[in-house]
Amino acid sequence: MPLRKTRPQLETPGPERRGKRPTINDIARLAKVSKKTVSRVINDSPFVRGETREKINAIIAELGFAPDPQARGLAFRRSFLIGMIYDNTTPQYVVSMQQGILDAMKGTSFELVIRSCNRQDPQFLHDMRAFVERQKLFGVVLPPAVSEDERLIEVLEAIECPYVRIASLSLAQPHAMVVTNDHVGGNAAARHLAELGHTRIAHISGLALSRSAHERRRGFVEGLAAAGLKLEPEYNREAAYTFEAGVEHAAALLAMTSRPTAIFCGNDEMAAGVYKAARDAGLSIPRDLSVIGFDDSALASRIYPLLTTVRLPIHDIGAMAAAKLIAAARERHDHPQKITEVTPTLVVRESTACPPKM
Amino acid sequence: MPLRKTRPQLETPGPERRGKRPTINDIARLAKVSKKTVSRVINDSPFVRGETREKINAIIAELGFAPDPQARGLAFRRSFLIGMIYDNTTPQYVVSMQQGILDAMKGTSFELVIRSCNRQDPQFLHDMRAFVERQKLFGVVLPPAVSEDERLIEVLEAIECPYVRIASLSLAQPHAMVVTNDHVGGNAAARHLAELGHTRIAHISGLALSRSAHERRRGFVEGLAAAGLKLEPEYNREAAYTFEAGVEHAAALLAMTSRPTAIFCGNDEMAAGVYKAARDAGLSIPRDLSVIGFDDSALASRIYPLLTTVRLPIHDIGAMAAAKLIAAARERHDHPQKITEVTPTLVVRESTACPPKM
DNA sequence: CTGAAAGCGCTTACAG
DNA sequence: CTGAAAGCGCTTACAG
Repeated sequence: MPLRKTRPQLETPGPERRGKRPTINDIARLAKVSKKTVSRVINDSPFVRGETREKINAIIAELGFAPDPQARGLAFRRSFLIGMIYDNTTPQYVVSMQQGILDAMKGTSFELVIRSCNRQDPQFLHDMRAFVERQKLFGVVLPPAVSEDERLIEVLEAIECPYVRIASLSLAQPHAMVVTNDHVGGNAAARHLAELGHTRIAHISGLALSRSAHERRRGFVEGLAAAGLKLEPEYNREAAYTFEAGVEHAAALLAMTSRPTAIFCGNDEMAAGVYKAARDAGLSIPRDLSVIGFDDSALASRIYPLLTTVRLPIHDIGAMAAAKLIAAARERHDHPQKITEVTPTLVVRESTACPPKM
Repeated sequence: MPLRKTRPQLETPGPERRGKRPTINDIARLAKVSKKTVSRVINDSPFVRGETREKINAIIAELGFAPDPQARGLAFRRSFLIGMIYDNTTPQYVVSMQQGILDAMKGTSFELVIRSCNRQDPQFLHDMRAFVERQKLFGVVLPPAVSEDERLIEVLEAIECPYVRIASLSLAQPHAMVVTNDHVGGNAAARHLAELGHTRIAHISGLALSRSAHERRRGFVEGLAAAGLKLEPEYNREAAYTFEAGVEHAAALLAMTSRPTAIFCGNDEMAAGVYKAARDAGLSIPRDLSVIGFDDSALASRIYPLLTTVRLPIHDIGAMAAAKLIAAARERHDHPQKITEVTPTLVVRESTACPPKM
């Protein structure tokens, strides 16, 4: 007498027992194949006969089967979660990037799990490591400024977690980078001001410990040089990427005997600060002072006059980063990916004009 | 001769075999208890002797053990992921709420997975169901406007996924709600304008299909009534929560023969639009026109003059919502939670003043 | 208060 | 091209 399995319940009810979601076993039974073969179909293995594959796919579609990501993850020793670790303080930047990542993940079995962080926190590295390791993240997307943290990168390397860094210049292997070429934006800002006829041109950059601040300034200086101009030291200011810093430094610049007729800011927030300082000084934008920002945040189209600024396609950058992570898995490290880069563009609005006649 | 297991590798190396993370088995072996007992300690079961518990906890701490969320989830038939499903278009709202949720989850084993959505999409319900069901979400946080979608709620109920709805009025059982009492903000705005002496007061609300729009207007009308004023039909306008809608409707209002001296807007974006319309009409804020917004977004402190607006503590609301989800699990539905509500406050800045002398 | 067995739903070697 | 066995790291009944 043949040995019978001791699970009579499984034999009676149909594939969808009591409204429960179907499992790989249900599919296998209905397709009269082993669950392993179903697994092969799920994972796009080439070692399945076309006919078999079609039959299985039909049943999968019919039952609306979707493999359990937890079970899959447990067996794979890796989850289907893509992390985004951010310390960027511009809400629109964060939301746009999230959306880009989400759009790139659409139709895949990946999900986006997010974490904000504070690099000053003594727990920072410990927390990030625990997060990534515990969740066995499939990969992480790192926007600036965390993307610049080499300590974090070391941790990720140590636990072998794939990552894509988004930064203003290349910091790593092409497959792990999206380069945003911020210097091109700085360059365009400089040329625009030079073309308008400005010569007394100032720059309020982000703190130079930030790569983006450095790159934006570098491009700006190059652009000025191309027009035969230079950034005078007294016109070159370094500050936090905040509204308040913008107010403060613009106030100082505008109080100079020979004040600048144009200011290029490291971001839009600072530019909004410049607007305030200009009002306080009784100066009109763009008649007395031209201003350029960086980011093209929503703010740029809400303040008056509308801000001329540099736009980076944050949404697309997020999408590209996620796509690289996903592609890396598919290509199995065979095809080392090409470098991915993106170039900012100048958006001319109302805050720039010819310098006032002296 | 006793039967020997055929896994010699496992017998030789110590608990931390080759840098791999320790498992519940390692802890059990070192503590000389069954893995079940370790499991009890992990899950705070009361049925463990204090002494045993301490010994196990010591070993857990020493090895830096953390249970695998995927394995736990698989066995629990439920993940440790909390979802946030949003369709709010204000980046700051989204980011603040995320941060609140993240802060509430700090120190727990939960993670935040996010999804944006479009309620108009025919796939909307299908996608959300697939998302929640497949990930076996521990629970979801629903900010407005998705929080108002009864179809989504039905889906969540059907698949027994806990949720917390954030809305301007109570839409569900207390344990599943954070009520933001938007009407109180509308009321405060009305009183403020009445106190300044305004009588020709207009309102540009969000579309009335949105509960928040309705509640804000309701409170506003009540506040006016308390001051013996009423919202004249021609001063009562309904529009999308956008900058452009603000411009358009304010332009219409300001073109009236008897134009209003004050406008209360459904949100800050619309208020920024009113600023533009006022400039276009050659009117000065607040001298000729007082404006009040709603949200206290970053924009409110960047536009000129600084916007008087109504503030809702979005970060805290997110934290409360997440806390409710987590608490619900702990209390095992025994203690039906009290209602959680939050009240907006008026932030008076520069955009409101006495009406112009006629 | 504690444990041995079975199972969650998948995948990895290892065979054929 | 396909499958039976063992395992991923945990928890749920069920016993004691």
